Amino acid sequence: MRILAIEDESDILEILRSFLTSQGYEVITTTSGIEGLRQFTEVEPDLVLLDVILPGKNGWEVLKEIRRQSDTPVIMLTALGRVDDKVKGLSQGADDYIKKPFDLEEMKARIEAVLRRYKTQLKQVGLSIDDVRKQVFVQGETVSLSPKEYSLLKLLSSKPGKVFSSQEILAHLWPKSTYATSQDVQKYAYLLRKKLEEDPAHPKIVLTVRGFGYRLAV
Amino acid sequence: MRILAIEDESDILEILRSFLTSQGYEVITTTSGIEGLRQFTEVEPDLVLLDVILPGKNGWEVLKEIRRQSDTPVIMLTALGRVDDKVKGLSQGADDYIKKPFDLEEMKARIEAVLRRYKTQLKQVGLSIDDVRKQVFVQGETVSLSPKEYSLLKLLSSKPGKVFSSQEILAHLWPKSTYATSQDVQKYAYLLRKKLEEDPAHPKIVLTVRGFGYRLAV
DNA sequence: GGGTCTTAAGAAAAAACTGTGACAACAGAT
DNA sequence: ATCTGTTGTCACAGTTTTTTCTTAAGACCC
Repeated sequence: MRILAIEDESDILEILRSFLTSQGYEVITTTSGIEGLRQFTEVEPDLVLLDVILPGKNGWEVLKEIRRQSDTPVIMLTALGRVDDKVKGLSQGADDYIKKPFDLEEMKARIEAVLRRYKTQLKQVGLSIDDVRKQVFVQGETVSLSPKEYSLLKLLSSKPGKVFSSQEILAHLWPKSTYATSQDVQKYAYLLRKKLEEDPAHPKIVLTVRGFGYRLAV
Repeated sequence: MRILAIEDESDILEILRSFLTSQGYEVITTTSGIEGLRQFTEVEPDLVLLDVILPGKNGWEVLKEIRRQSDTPVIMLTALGRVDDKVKGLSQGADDYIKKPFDLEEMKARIEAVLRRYKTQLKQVGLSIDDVRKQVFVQGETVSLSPKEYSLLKLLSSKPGKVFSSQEILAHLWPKSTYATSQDVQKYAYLLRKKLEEDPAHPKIVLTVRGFGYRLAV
């Protein structure tokens, strides 16, 4: 497990490095946002620890940029009491946040929790998604999906098990035009199944919840 | 989850609002006791945060009035050190109390604790509802419900024990059309029982309150 | 007994979903 | 620039499920 820590105060960075290394993680550290993004694409970490306050590009911008590329889990490091940070972070796609000064045991627990959440879910149906390469594997076999198919799968897998209503799906897959209907959603569910399922008539991955929407098996 | 906050200092009210909203609660705020009581009956919150010191009607009077109507959980907000307040509050039916100035994390924990206590009631009848997955379990067994059946159960379970009149149920299940009658409510109560109850003839979960409506067992 | 509620069955209508096909728009290759 | 295969959109037939509307017999409580 590789962790990228982006944090401008070098003593904190040192604490992080030594602690995480002792926990058996491979740690890459950097003190600036821009450098952090470069590192991110280069080392493809399994998790990012990201300080909100950074010189150059601040944490939010970095987070946004990371989210454009992948859904690698990100934990924000934020100053005490800034309630807004939590809101902002979670709404922008952070997976968790930790207040400074941090308790290392708590940090350990949160890191493990986030990684666990991220890993286990999809494994169970033999599905894995490489967001950087935009490739999807079912039982190890590569499946090639069209952009819309891919984003549907990505949406469903962002919260495996959660039922997404047609409305939610429409909003994500057709953000601009208002002319797409639930028919289109149905069609893409159908297309996804044709490509992912062993027996599309009895889906095991993309499940229908009649009257509510679709969800991924967990 | 809807929280009603009654507190006369508007900056504190703002902090409460932004924090609770960030935690995913729907927040209604008001600065006077009388207005608070009006809101209480109107919005039927799941929890009330109630300041002791209020203009007009003080917190104790408001609490007493609330208790006359329902057992919705109430957390009192009290000035530091007033030990008496704690005694008084708990004896008058408050569920918890928090000293000002408050630590938001502590508040979060107490709110969750109180709600959890209030919620566990469902567990006692072996019923659990996973709203994210739209799945319902009775004694651990999955039960599949139609949308209308589901929303009826959801409504009843939103306030276990509370009697919902046919009118209320109609308003929730058939928000648009005015053509549904109490017959339809009866039918869905019947359908729910058929799916949830071990012995539908002697319901243990969905109870009839003759002349008033239906309620969930607690 | 009279009013209210439960249980039951069934039919018609509406809604939701599946599975296909047609065609235009688009992108990459020649 | 044209060809070609892919993708997105629209449309539709056929199923299944759900909802609505009916009717009616029997239970229950005051």
